[in-house]
Amino acid sequence: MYNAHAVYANTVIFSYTGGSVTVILERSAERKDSEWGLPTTPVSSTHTSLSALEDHLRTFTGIHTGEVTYREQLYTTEFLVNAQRAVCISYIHICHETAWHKGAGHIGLFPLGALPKLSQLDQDTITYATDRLKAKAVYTNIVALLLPGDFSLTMLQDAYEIITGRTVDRRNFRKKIISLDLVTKSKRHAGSPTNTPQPYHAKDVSLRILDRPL
Amino acid sequence: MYNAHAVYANTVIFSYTGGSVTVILERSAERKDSEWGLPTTPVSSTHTSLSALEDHLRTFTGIHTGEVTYREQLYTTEFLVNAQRAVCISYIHICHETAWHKGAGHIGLFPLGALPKLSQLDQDTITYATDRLKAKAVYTNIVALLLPGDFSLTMLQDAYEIITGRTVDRRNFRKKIISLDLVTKSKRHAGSPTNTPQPYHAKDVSLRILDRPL
DNA sequence: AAAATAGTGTCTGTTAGACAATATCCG
DNA sequence: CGGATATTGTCTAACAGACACTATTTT
Repeated sequence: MYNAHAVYANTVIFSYTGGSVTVILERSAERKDSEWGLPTTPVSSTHTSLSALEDHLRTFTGIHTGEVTYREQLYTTEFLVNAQRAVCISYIHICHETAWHKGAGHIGLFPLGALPKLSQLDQDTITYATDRLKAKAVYTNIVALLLPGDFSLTMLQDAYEIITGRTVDRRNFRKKIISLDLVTKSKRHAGSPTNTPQPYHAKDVSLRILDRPL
Repeated sequence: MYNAHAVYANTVIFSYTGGSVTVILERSAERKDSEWGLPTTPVSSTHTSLSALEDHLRTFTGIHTGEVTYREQLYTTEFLVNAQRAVCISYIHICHETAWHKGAGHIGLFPLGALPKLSQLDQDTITYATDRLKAKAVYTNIVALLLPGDFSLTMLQDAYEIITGRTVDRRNFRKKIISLDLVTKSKRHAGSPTNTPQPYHAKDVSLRILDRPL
């Protein structure tokens, strides 16, 4: 076939762990220019890029679909691999922080500010994904989707500030979050002291466009 | 090659003509389910999707790159054609209104509200592209990129209202356009009457994210 | 003279953003 | 009692949005 291309899929998986926005990377022996890289899979003719990626994430990285709170297609790049034309369809995944990162040694969890050496392509993909995340942090509820099920408003604000690079006033931030109806109070654990943060959970299960920006 | 796919590129070309937002479509004998469709080209192994698309637009639709004021990748879809896996990389183009639409009979210019029967895929692509355009109309200068070189603020507002579906107050709209520094006064034609609209042109040549939404 | 088009300013309600003090718990 | 954490309200400036009239030209 005169215009045959190899097809790959990869993804930038964001989560929020230990006070940082993190990306999941895979260690791969095949890579020559870098030890780590984005989770990537070839897309065979019997799969779509999404199903191939889901399979890969499940078996290789141990992420179940249920932990994914948001996903979108990012960009498709074209390049040469062994003098053969290829395309790579890239995605973003947003995950709750969960247990998967305690998994095998071939995956790693890296804060955005401390990424290892990566191929130029992976680097660009992460930069682009981060820009999108940053933009969406302002006019959607995406930050709430990144945090674990229960979180304090302070955590939410920290994540927001890290992602957007701005710092905002505590009171104004809380006022806005409440007025936009982004969160619901969770039950405090019985007998927990008053100066323990009030836990909240995201009101929405999926992405929501806000009436006004954060 | 076990994961070989055919690759195509297509695009939704927006312009603003005769008071409507329009899309350029091609007439094609190959299509079975519809007479018209988005400009589409196969991507051979010697081209990228973009260069293939540029070639196609130049030779088939008569659009020079200089008339394109904005372009972005939209989405990549995967589907079957003759039991063969294929992917299609879709783009948006934003063009000034120009002379190309007076061209050959195999292309047509259709207002968004009066599209002909299309394949489901093309229909979905246009819907998605329109949503993007609508969103960008509010927080970027994209509407100004759609209009011809010189335009009146009334034209700008008309285009904005058609794209977003809102209607806004004339004075408030003008105030905002001026305060956001989106336009510059063009010279009036000598001897044109006073109740002729003051012509403006877009201050920016390319997409700009606005400080605040329109 | 009537109709069409272009252009312009004020006022009010709401939101954004700056700002400081108090209560509880733990050691 | 001192230190750390969590929570809460007011005031001001800026922006969003509602609103009506005048000048010019054409028929």
